[in-house]
Amino acid sequence: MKIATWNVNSLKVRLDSALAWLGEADPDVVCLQEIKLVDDVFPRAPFEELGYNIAVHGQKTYNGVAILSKFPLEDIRVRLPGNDEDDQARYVEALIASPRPVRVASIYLPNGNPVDSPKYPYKLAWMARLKAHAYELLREETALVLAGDYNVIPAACDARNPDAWVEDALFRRETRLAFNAFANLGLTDAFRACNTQSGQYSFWDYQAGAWQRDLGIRIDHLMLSAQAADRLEAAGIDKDVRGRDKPSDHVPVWCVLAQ
DNA sequence: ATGGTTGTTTAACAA
Repeated sequence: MKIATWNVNSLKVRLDSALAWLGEADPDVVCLQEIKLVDDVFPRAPFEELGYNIAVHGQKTYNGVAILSKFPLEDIRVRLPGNDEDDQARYVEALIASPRPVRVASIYLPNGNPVDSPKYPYKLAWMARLKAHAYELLREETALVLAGDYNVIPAACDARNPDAWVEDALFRRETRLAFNAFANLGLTDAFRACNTQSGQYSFWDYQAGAWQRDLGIRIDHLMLSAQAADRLEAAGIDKDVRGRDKPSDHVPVWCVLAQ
């Protein structure tokens, strides 16, 4: 089973690109972030024609997440527990009802910049809620894939120029410690587990020629429970997508689980 | 380089 995650940065703008990539990559499950549209206008038909079922938690203008799956979607839940006042559409999970079921979440973790604004404590609080929810999900002791745009650079090897990011909300000490605390629940970074080379990124800023200069960072992750990691066969990044016409600033990241 | 670009929406804001 191939599971992918991709921050499309507006599904309206990226619809044709997304359909083209789906046709080539042929994933069984796709977690989308920053769809930037409400549920009612989600372009269901073209994805359904490719054989996908859809779970969506949309929002106007900002955020918005979805899961596409060639297997039936069951037990769909939206919103990350822990703060009923939080209206930002950043979380949807579902049980992928395949012969060997997998619970999958599509996550759009807050960016958190600038760090001296309320956005940074919101990010850290969101990470604490994610850790608490992951702890509950892991108690099921089943295959679990928490995939999405984490807005976290896990280590210096995940940035071309780590010095430029040390005070940034994506890489500062507090962020890395919070991410480590989450991962230390027992989650495996699928890409890290399958690839030893540094210099492999999932995001290049639109600004200042970041793509042309390969000033990338790796911030889109598939985090696997032990039961999922034991089935891990491959993982990769579809880097070439960044060089196409009208690209998202993120590219798809994927893993393959046995069956 | 207190810059640069893209998307939503149409003057900022988010990333």
